[in-house]
Amino acid sequence: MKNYDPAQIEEYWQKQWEKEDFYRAEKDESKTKYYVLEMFPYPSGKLHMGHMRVYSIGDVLARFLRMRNYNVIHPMGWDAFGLPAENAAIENNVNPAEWTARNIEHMKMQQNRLGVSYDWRREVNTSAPDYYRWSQWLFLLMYQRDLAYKKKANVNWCNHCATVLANEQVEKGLCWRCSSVVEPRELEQWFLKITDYAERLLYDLDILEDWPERVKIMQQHWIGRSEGAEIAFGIKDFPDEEIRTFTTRPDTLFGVTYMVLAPEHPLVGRLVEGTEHKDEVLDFVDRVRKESELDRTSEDAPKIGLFTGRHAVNPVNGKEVPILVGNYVLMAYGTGAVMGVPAHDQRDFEFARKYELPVRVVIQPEGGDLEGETMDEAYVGEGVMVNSGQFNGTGSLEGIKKVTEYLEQQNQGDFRVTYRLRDWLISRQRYWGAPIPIIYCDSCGTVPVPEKDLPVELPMEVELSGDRVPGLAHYESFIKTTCPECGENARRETDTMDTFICSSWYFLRYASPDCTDAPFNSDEANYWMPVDQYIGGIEHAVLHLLYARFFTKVLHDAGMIEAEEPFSRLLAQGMVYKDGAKMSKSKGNVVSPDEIVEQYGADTGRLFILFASPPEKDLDWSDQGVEGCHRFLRRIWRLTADCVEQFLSGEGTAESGENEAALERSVHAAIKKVTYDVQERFNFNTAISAIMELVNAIYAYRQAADQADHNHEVLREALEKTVLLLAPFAPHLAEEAWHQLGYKESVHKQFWPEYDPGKLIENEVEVVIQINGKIRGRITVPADCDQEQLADQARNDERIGELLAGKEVVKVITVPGKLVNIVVR
RNA sequence: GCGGGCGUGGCGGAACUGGCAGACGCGCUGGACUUAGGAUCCAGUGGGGUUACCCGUGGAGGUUCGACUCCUCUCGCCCGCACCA
Repeated sequence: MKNYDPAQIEEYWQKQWEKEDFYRAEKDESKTKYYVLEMFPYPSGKLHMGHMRVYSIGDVLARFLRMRNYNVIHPMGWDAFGLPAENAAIENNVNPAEWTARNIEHMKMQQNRLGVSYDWRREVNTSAPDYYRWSQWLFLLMYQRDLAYKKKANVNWCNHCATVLANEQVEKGLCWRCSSVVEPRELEQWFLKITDYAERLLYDLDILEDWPERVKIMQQHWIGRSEGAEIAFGIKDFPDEEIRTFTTRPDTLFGVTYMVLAPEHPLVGRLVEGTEHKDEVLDFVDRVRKESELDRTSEDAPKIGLFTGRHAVNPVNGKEVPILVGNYVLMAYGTGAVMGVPAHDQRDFEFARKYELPVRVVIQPEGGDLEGETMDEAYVGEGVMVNSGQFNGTGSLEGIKKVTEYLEQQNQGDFRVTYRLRDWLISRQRYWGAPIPIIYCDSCGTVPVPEKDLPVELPMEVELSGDRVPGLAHYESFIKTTCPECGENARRETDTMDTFICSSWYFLRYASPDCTDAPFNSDEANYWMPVDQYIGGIEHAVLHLLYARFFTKVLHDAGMIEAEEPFSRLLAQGMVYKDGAKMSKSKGNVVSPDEIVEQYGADTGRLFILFASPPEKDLDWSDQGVEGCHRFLRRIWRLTADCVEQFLSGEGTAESGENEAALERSVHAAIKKVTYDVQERFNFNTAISAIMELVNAIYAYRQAADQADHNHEVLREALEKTVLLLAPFAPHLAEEAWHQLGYKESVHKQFWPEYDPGKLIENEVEVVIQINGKIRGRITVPADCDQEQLADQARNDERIGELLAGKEVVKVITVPGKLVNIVVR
């Protein structure tokens, strides 16, 4: 056996595995299925360390579970639509499809070089017509189910990306991709009614026991459920109009001293008409509407309110209060109108003080004597209703119910639940995406493309001369079509779909990637789904993970899939850092998977990445740490080589003594620990350290005696178990070593070793003796020594006796096999 | 501000339901083998102290025979949301 040459053995075994179609997954009712999935990548060009990390984690699981006799599906594919392809197309004067295809080819090669065990027959590519045909089909399903609609709305526009964005894709007022300031724009766009599923998306989070708490909380917050009431205020001089407002505190209704409307509120124009405030207000409205979300919602943006000259009428007491227009009121939340209760809402309080609006206390805390004039902050807690007519004396919690019920009787309001979640804007004014399958006909209106005409294909001749790839509106040949209903000339929708649509169902397509009569075969999907373990970055906590849940629920409702949730367990892997910073070109601290594979081999890279940190935590890249892992693999390599030679020589003994028992103990302890760490805890770092300890124990055993005194049977057993335990982590080296040990069949087709509890039993154990909790000695006792004997032995210890002299023993605590604590005074 | 997480050697990180703090690896020190070694093997390695001693898991308290682990307060860092009525 030569020196460890990863380049050679890795390439050899990868070819071998491919030839034998090792990782092919087939439906098999006799086995328990297990779906391991890593978030599929955007084919940006090449893999980075984040990719290597997520694939390493997934592959360990997949290989481990196969050895545990699960029927494992482990697929991979490409989230291939998206803006970078268009930018690259202009830069390199190449069609986005071509650019994407080249990247996929390259990245796939890189993945294979990492030795990841994918079933490539299931590969999907969201930009392929036979995939996006079904993305379009699913859009039409949504349309049929009244979940897709077009509306004119004030939407988020990113000038730099030249497209609109969904709410989830705006971070702090900036575009999630390019960080440009997002502007409001009034456009007619397609939406998916995810809000119809708000309640279920929220409550079903409870089912997801194996999701990280922080992800669930982020989704919970994003969905933002509030219980309260919708209340109708009358308008003085406008008997046919009313202002509807949402509040979580109807118990404070008597404390309303003003109303504020969002600048976009449809009534604003009519209200100011004919008042002296008209010009000023409309001017203000205009100005605010042009502001970016960032400016408008930033913390230091001052709250501005302008009187409209009109008054609203409080439905419970007939009081007239001024109506204002305010920049801080959002049209998109609730009804776009807020009732101002300064005494019991901090924002209203500040606003009221600024504009010298009255503060009217209607909730008194127990024993409190709040007064509107002297308060310096709002009282938002519970209390008793005061100044509230017939409700005086009612507790505030009860008041919420009572007041709303009263309003219901008066036909002035009702109980209402409001969500922060807004509908999902899916139109994109870009070329490289799945065209929205809709046709506009002058006589028939909006007509969905019939299923038989799918896919609506992208024009392949792309114009690359400008500074960006033109959207579909640019291609006359694409737009011109005939109405499927009346046959007259008609126009196609020219927007494409948000790429998050394509990634909202890809995990279902893997079940039957070649299915031609549906997005997926329900039998296959019902066998494999849900994904048992999903692995990916935390950046998708709300975006992808919420959308995919939504799609799954819609498909469930359509009777296409049994699962109501797509991902049973979720692992949000940490980031890869180096020198305390995220790896980035600008910082010059990038280490590429390619370099590592070239210099040390894939096994070393995988091992390091798994060993350096538990998967969900951030990982600090260390070149020296990589060296260490490489050294460890070489150590195993040499050990295998030496032992194989030794076994062939035949020299050895059949005798088994204390050394052999100790080695066996190490073997079984390692099996136990590695199994537990991988299966129950997902702590691969400690699993690997357990394998290292085992290797150290084998070295120690070989060191302890002359070669002639080695028990070959025990030694071989130890080595073989080591190789089996290592197989998921360093698949190539393990495979090579397994064959060196004389086996013909792959190590990856072996069963995972079981440990024998009997082999873990020790005859004697070391027990710590404490006096008042401080360690004062150690004794070795028989493992089955009972507590009384243990205590006696501890007190009989010479050193302990000395220390106890003249002291009164108050109590003796014994923990079998661990310690004795003697409490003295 | 609200919500979540994290603070352990020179470094990455261990310590399962309270029971030997620092597993494993890196780095460092010494030794062996060597013409040589940045290869390999062996030993040592939390801090202080010449001894069978003391101190030590961000800090201060508490519960307990016993606390990295549980409780209270506090400091520092990271992430998410942020006028949501």
